[in-house]
Amino acid sequence: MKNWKRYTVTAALPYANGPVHIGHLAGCYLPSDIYVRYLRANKRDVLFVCGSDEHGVPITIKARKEGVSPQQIVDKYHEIMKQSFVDFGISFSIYSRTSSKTHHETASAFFKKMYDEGKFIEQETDQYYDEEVNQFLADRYIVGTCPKCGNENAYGDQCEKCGTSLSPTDLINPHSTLSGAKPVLRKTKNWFLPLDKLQPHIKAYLDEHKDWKVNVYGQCKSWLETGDGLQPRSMTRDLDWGIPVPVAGAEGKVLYVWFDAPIGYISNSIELLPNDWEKYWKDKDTRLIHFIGKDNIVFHCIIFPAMLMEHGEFIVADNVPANEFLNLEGDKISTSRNWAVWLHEYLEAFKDKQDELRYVLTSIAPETKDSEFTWKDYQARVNNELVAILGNLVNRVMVLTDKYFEGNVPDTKGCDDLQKFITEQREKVTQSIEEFRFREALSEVINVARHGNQLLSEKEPWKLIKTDKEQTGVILYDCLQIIANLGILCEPFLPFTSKKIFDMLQLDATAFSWKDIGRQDLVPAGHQLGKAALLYQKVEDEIIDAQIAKLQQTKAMSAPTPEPVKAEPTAKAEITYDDFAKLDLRAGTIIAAEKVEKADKLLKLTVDLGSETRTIVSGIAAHFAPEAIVGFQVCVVANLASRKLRGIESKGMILMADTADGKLEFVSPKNLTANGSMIS
RNA sequence: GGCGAGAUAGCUCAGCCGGUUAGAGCGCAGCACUCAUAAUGCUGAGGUCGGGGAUUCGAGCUCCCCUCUCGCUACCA
Repeated sequence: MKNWKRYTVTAALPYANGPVHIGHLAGCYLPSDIYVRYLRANKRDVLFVCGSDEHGVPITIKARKEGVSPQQIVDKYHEIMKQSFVDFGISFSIYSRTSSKTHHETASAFFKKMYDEGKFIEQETDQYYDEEVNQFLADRYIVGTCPKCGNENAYGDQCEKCGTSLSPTDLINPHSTLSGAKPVLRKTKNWFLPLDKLQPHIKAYLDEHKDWKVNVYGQCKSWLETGDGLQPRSMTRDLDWGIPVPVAGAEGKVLYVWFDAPIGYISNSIELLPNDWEKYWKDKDTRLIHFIGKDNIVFHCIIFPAMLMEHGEFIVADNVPANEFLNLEGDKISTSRNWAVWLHEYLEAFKDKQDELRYVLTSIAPETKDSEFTWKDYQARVNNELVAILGNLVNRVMVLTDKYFEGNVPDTKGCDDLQKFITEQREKVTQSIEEFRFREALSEVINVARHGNQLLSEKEPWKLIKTDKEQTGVILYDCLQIIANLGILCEPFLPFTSKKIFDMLQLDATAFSWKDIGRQDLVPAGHQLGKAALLYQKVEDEIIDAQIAKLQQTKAMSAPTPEPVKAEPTAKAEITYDDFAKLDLRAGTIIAAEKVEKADKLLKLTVDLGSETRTIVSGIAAHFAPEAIVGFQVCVVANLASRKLRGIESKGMILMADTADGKLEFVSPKNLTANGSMIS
């Protein structure tokens, strides 16, 4: 194993369009914080960087919706997020933001250097454009009806109701959110990172890191091996919120948010250490580690490394321990649906109970697969593990020592068996943390407390005191050493608990490091202890019920959203009679239907139009079984330009009507008419 | 459709290179104890390892087929 001189640890930059929730904490910030605290306990040189990610389209949309500027949005959430991290003891060396001056300069210079060295390809592409406000539209600025679930407010890239990924062309009745106009395609110039050409480098890079977590390595391989492999990716966007592209002729364009955001790790390092940052980013003996959620894998394992390699001056990540997702009470966590436990709200209901949440989230962290947070489970883990095992051990030892020895550490020595045991536990925890298995590490910490309880049950000092005070002292001495050792051992996971333990023992926490774990003289003989105080309180049913009720209320409020009330389909622009007259609408009967191979949503229909039969491919497979629609008479747009779909030529279109419940229905003549009859 | 990950006890999850009786915690049952926040300790019951087939002396693990869940990605009125 390489002997690293220092560590640069990054935690994914949270997007500044909402507060931080338990999913963020479990997926990224707790693991990184545990790791960093562990490194610091080992006296390693470590820089822990994070900050708000404040550019990109969703923020501009949110700003528009709330009638404020994007800057106001990010200012608001930056403060909330920053405070949550402070409150939960996430020990960043710096938490800054991508709207900072330093970041603008850094990202701009980064791009400029690559541009000057010809690392980008200039390319014209067709983008959607809003002719009324004279602006290109990102996918998110285009709204229409989701073809899958009928949600009339689906975005051009995704329907948030049913989660389907979309492209703007998928939407029924697409319109610009800026003006309501129908978007048109227009040419625009952007700069692309030729990932296709860089693929060999990326592949070589990944090949050196087959030890990465299976979910991470597998995902990367999938990007390289799917289809034609990596594709060029645009690093600029037509948008007015972000970092201007520092190139002549690029007015009105900004850096792609995924280009600028990871550079934020570097910018924030510069902000903290203006004169000393380079060794954390350019020295081969620095170990760079990115903690992220699984949605960020491609950016941190492929695109950002590609950027760094092409730029040429920087080291790339040695590991990217991405977690999967945390679900909440049976559902995906969602900021927009308000299905989340927000950190700032948690602290209102559970004042000073940061470690309780840190404990539970670490215990159930989605390290290898998606996992689930439920309030009942939270209660059980806090009460049965934290309170009963750890809190109770500390309390009973303190009380016994106070009772039998007036709160003085008995004058004796510890036993070798105990030293051996704790040292072994330290090694287990160490190894688990080094391998990013924090769940396992934490459970070994608890096992130390468990061992203390076993010791007490076995030796029964409350009986022994009646006959042998000296031996009683030995037992309590050992238990006190266990507690002190736990103080160091639990610090990465439960920093607030650790502090309480050291306060109670009247010891200076900073005097100890990781290698002291195992020592039998952490609390010296004769030392006066502080007052016993409970580390944790039991969580009562009422508190939990209130939290569950709160979530149920959220669900009840968001459930009737398929309200077709205000679901007035947005009116399209007015057309003249001549426009209408251009349509050749005819009645036709479906005489055959079959599923199109290798396409989930397509049906190949054969339609009898009287004078001829047509093949029409229609994306309705999700709504109808092929055999069920044969014989239906439908309304056909007969003069629509033909188009190839999945290799089948489609000549015409079937008119469909959205129903109130989000399904589709054929528009049919009420009474059967001759196939081929005009409809007008 | 392609790709990736997953499915193991009632619940949450381990299970390294295929090797004897598949593990842990919680929950449940019983016993012990009373210093402790009715906390702790000990013991026990609970599993066709998603389904089917193959390779092997031997498969939770390898190979093939299938089902379901999550994610990425493609096609789509």
